[in-house]
Amino acid sequence: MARATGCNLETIRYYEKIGIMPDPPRSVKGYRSYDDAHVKRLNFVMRSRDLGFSLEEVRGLLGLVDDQSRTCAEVQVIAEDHLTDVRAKIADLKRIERVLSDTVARCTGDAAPECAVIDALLEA
Amino acid sequence: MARATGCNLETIRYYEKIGIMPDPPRSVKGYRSYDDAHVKRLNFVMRSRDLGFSLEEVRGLLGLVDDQSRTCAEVQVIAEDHLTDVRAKIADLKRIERVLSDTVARCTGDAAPECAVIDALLEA
DNA sequence: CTTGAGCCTGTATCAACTACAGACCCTAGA
DNA sequence: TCTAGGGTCTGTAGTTGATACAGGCTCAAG
Repeated sequence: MARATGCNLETIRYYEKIGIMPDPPRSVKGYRSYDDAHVKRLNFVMRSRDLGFSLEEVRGLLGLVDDQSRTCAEVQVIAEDHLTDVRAKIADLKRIERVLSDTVARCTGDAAPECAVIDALLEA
Repeated sequence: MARATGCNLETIRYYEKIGIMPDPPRSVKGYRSYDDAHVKRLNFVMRSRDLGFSLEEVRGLLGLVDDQSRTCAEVQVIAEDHLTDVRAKIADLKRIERVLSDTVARCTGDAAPECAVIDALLEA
């Protein structure tokens, strides 16, 4: 399944341990054997993670997927909360980007000990 | 010093343990006593962290601050590397924001089990 | 004299993995 | 048949940047 999905082997076993993935059936010698349902579920997890959902959020989403009586509204709440987080992170990084690029732009980049970056970090 | 800087007490001691902050002199009873130089250094660390520098990067910057023969060029390299990281993170989050907001926009938000977000996560 | 606050050390916890160690097992080639 | 190499198994420790205790000492105010 690691090969099929591109997911790290250890990560799959980690997901199993924390209950994100179900315990798969085992061969006589104890080897895990996965089927299409497992692969599908892992892909769901990977796509969710790729969109920045935390494992707890993924757990919530999986619970809704498994539950036939789930509603679109329930999913929407999780997704919108996450979207809010993402937007806050972007705003924060943009602030950092602005400060940092402004400061670096004032660097001479030469062999002198005076440096705009150091000055900025030293001053309030 | 925690009050003076707004830094968490445990965090200051953590910085001391990992060598970011120097071991301060102690009173007879073992209480740490800090002076202006400590406060200044901690402020430097806090501002660096606020700009998203990792503690290892902060360590590097502090090394350069302490070193009289440091050059602007050396600092510039660290800052520009970090700026590249920050820009990459912004780009990544923007991609996520786009996908997520497009998908959430297709949510009906009603009590039906059909959900655009789940569909998007289930499909390749 | 007590009560509450502050400081001390040291260890455990968090997320989300990753990286081993040490033991099996299985297949292909000599 | 033997062996070399890869794969799998379990279980534990490490990563980053803190934060949260537990259990004990000290100190100032009332």
